[in-house]
Amino acid sequence: MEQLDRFDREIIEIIQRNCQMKAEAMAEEVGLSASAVQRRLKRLREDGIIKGEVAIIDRKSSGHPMVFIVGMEIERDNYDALARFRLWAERQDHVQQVYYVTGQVDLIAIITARDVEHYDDIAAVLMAENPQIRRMHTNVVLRDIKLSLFVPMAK
Amino acid sequence: MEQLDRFDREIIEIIQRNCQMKAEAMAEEVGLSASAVQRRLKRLREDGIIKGEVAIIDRKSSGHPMVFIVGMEIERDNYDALARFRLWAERQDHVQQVYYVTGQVDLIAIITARDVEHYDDIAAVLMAENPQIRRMHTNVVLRDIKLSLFVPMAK
DNA sequence: CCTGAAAAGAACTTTCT
DNA sequence: AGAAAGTTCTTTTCAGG
Repeated sequence: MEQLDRFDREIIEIIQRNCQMKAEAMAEEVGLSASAVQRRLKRLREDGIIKGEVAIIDRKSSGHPMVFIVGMEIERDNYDALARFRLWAERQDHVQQVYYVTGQVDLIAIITARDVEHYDDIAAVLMAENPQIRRMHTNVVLRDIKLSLFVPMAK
Repeated sequence: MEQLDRFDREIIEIIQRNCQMKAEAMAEEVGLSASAVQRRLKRLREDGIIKGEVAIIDRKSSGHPMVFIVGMEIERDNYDALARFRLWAERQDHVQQVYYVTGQVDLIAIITARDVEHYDDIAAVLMAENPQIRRMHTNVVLRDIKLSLFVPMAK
């Protein structure tokens, strides 16, 4: 797993915006042949630099239009509280993102739900199945302002 | 834009996990022919139910390995503060996600950066260019526990 | 080792039933 | 909707920096 050159970095920025773009179109943008772009994409996938390629869907069409951002406090003396929560969260489709953070709370999660009652059910299950979680502070999302997982490439 | 049937919903769940999966493989999973799956994918894209298809990359390889979750308070008497912040955020590659929320803060943003100094620079520019932002509360992400934009499809 | 170009293979799109 | 023909894209191969 070596250094990424200018071409790799440009390809990574492009594919983070649209991973269905044809190799030939990318080739034109970065100044390589289509074969060279394909070879680099294959290597970036194998090396785990490209971790996955996914569709972003319209939440309103999904039947789970609501989003909640939840701060949680965990028991610090519980050594593997984090690892166990990770295993739990990984299996919950409603739990979109979880971050372990510094600050007032220990964990911040982004959770989708059908409606507020549904979120209340999810929160109850979360507390019941994760006794290491002491408290939850919920923010209701009223509107998405920006939504991506894009990461810029350092020059 | 009509109702989604069982096949559409299954296809949407699959493509949210892996949008490079071949139509034939999806067809086998859902119980349709490859042509039928392709036709449905085309329609889902045209109707905006599939909003985009993007690569998820390893942040550590990007040169912007750090993440900050930022709560912000805005001036409520400023009528179009939200709209103006949206336009600003849309242009900032470091600003990955922004949500307008209820609660202690008005906006929650997820921001990537090279390191803490870089984040400090970004925060300074944010405050300078968005006078409608009154205060920022920053959480440093120590570890990703789960990371996706997956939304489950209601049954 | 990595490129570009051409051949071979695979996938997608269109047409027809 | 499925199947087959037609088209486009990707993968492999090969010659050359």
